[in-house]
Amino acid sequence: MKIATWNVNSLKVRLPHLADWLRAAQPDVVCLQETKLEDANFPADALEEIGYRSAFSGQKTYNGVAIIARGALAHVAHGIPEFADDQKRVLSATVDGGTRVVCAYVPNGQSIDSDKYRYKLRWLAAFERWLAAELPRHSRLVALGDFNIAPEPRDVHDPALWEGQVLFSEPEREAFGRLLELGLKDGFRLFPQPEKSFTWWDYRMNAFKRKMGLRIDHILLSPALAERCTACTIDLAPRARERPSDHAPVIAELDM
DNA sequence: ATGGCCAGCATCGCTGGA
Repeated sequence: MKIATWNVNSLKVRLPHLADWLRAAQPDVVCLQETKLEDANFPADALEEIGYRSAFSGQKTYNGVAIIARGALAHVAHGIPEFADDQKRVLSATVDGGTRVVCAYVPNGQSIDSDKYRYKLRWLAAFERWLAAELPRHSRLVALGDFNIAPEPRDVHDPALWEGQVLFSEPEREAFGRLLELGLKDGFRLFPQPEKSFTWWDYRMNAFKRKMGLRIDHILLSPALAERCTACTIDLAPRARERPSDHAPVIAELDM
């Protein structure tokens, strides 16, 4: 099974990119973030035509998550229980007869002195508490999405420049570390990877061509799924296209 | 040295992203 995550930065604009990428990469399950579409406008029919069923949770202008899959999506659940939030950032579903998929769009945080940053840390604490409860219930669990956190210096093109900034501040990295302490494994780091492996590049400054990026999109695997993971890669092809999303998809292959 | 892009919503400028 191939499972992927991709922040598309507007599914309305990126639907042709997504359709092309689905044909090229042949994933079985894809988690999408920043769809920026109300549910009434979600392109479920277009995706159905190319072989994918959809579950989605969107809102106007901001946020929005979706899970698309070749097979059935069961037990679809919205949000983080016990964390009241109008922002559409979390969607869960069971695929492939028993793999629990948690699609997450972690708040950006804007800057470390902002209310949005405090919201990000509160959100991450609630997310951690919830996953701690979910893991014993689902031995095969994968939490994937745009985490808006670069976990380590090697995940940042210029760690000195980014030190203390939002996306790479110590409290955020500690919050990410606590997710790993639950037993989740960073799928990408299960394997040797090229240096300067990133998933997001600023639209400005020719950042993509200059390899000035961050690795902030992640696939976190429960121990049972980590054992079955045979590869995890970042696909740079969509980011190199005209009018790309600023994020690249990350894809994990699971032997099941 | 600075800031440089993009999407959406609603104009002819703003918010938010990361």
